[in-house]
Amino acid sequence: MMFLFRSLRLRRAARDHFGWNRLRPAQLDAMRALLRGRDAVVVLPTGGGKSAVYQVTASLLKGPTVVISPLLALQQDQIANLNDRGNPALRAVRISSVETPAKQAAALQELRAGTARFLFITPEQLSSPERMAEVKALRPALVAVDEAHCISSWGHDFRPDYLTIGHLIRGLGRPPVVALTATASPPMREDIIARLQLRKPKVVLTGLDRPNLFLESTHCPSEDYRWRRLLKLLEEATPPGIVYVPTRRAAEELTQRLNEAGYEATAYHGGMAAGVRTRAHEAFLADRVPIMVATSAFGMGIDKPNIRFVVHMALPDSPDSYLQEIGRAGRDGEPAHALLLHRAEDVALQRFFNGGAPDLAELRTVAAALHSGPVTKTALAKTTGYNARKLAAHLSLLEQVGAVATGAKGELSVPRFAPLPDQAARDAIAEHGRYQAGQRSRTDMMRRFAEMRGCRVQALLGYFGEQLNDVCGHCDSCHEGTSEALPDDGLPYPLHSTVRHADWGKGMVLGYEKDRMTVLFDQVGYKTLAVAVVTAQNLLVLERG
DNA sequence: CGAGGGGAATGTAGATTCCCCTCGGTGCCCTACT
Repeated sequence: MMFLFRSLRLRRAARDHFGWNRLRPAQLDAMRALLRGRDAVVVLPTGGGKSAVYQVTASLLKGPTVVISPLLALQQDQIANLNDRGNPALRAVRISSVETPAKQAAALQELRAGTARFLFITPEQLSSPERMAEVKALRPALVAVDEAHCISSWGHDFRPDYLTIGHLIRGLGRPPVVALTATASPPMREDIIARLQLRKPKVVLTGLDRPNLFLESTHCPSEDYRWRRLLKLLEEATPPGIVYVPTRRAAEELTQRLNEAGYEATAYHGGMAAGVRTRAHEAFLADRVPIMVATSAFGMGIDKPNIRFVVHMALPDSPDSYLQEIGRAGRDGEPAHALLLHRAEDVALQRFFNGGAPDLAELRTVAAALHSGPVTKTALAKTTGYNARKLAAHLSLLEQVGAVATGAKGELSVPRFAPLPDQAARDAIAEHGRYQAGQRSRTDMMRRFAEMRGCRVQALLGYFGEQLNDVCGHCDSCHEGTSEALPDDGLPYPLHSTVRHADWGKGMVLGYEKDRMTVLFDQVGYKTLAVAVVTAQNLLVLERG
């Protein structure tokens, strides 16, 4: 009864406030869970109505909704989108470094008075205790964490405040939380749930297979071959399209080279002036840029229906990034081409980006400094002399090994049975090693995907823990006839079952393709194994639960 | 890890080869200066 009533209210709100006559079952499932006070994890492709999940729900709640979102430009779009509806009940405001203190105060006042319903904010803003207190006093009714994969992909080094969002939400009084993202492999979902400290969240997923995307991967023996293969695609394909390159310099150089060859191309990367970047982005959306040559900076929040091709001029760091990037093509459902041009040399750059190990002595210093009693991050930064980013990264590792705990107000203390500083530092290094092994294994999976001759969609879905028994029919392998459907005679180990390997420890069976299986191990990351070898030598032991 | 630039070595004139060094993605934020 309540089930129907909630669905009805949600449908009515979607129609009356937003003009949407239909909600997808996945959207409704997540919204109903949130209305009941449950947490939710929503994995939907961009353009698949992720924002609707928190927006429609928020319109039915008493208090304001806090939207934690990583990019100011993205926030701008979402705010404009809400405010352009001209509905005062949906008004959105923002607090960021862009707003003056007066504007920030005005935004808070509007939220208090109830004339604004949405507050857009970054994790960095919330990590200031004063800001936190102000937002808490608003008594938010819902927290939406947009682009939640940033927790996994950015938190560990680049934007460490992402790792503390769980604590921040606890500090806000712990209203229901919805995490939204376009892609999330099983370990990424687990990381999101653990980091946000979600409680038995409702997990909503939609299928990842996109039949209108043609997947192709070609090994390039030389840079010149890669260039000629790109030209061949550009002769055949219809713009607009995106060409992903690994470095800023490559973006500039390839753009120039294409222009000289008579193609209208524009560069986009994080090192460009903000104004130039915005104009390039807008021009692309308005169909005024046929070919966008970009680093990974280009993409998040791009919702353009008619992108006809996505080319990778180097191996991406992981299938996660790859799927996210090719997923920008063909949103309108019309055919689109995803071409991956890879060389063995590409892996070197990813190794570098994966970074080095943290400093043992520094970790020990931080661990020891914590023993002087409960401290704040600011105080710790002063006593250790480390900058906020380094400190946050160290603290996150130390927290994972139980050497530090974060209180409700963000104060740091040493738990009762914590390891001593020296041991804590060693444990933290080991923890970081496991993290890096996991990252490396993702790059290994990407390389295997690039080089394989079997059905690519089978392999890609296997990585994400989905099983496709039949061949996809829309990749190069399928067209060349080298794909094979899986036999129907049952799997030696059930999908998603827990197994144990003598050297690699515990792992989860993610999927099968042709004669191989993919397993994700806690300690060493992803591995693909020959099924025949595994069964003949009994390499994996099935565990319960 | 590997590409690419700069400079030295080679061995006798301008070019080739080699070695060493540096750089390489994603973006909040704040502060000091125009």
